[in-house]
Amino acid sequence: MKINKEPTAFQERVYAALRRIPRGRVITYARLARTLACRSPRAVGQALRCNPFAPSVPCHRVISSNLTPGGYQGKTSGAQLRRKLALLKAEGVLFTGNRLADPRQLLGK
DNA sequence: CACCGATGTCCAA
DNA sequence: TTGGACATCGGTG
Repeated sequence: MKINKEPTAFQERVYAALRRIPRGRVITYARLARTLACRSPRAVGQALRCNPFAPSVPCHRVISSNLTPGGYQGKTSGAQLRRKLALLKAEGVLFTGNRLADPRQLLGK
């Protein structure tokens, strides 16, 4: 695992979609997967997991459809996840406990 | 070819 | 409402 040599076509697609996300806005794995014409949010998460361009790629702007932060750097919780919340917070996206404070900031609406 | 992985959705208790 | 299992797509071994 952990191959950050050259991103595949699919990963490029995921990174491109993330780049089109404006600051102060977030998207869910399912929504992003849908944008990629995919039905598996896991495939999208896997691409972000490798994220050879982190943090150049705003992978921290991707959250779970259930309004949960999801994960960061391959971890669903811990200091890494905390950093993700801090990045979103710096963009104006606040999290209440373990849930998104304002789901209205979600893209795809 | 087989198993794992930042999820999602459905069913059962 | 909470917990568990299955489904789906791609990547890596």
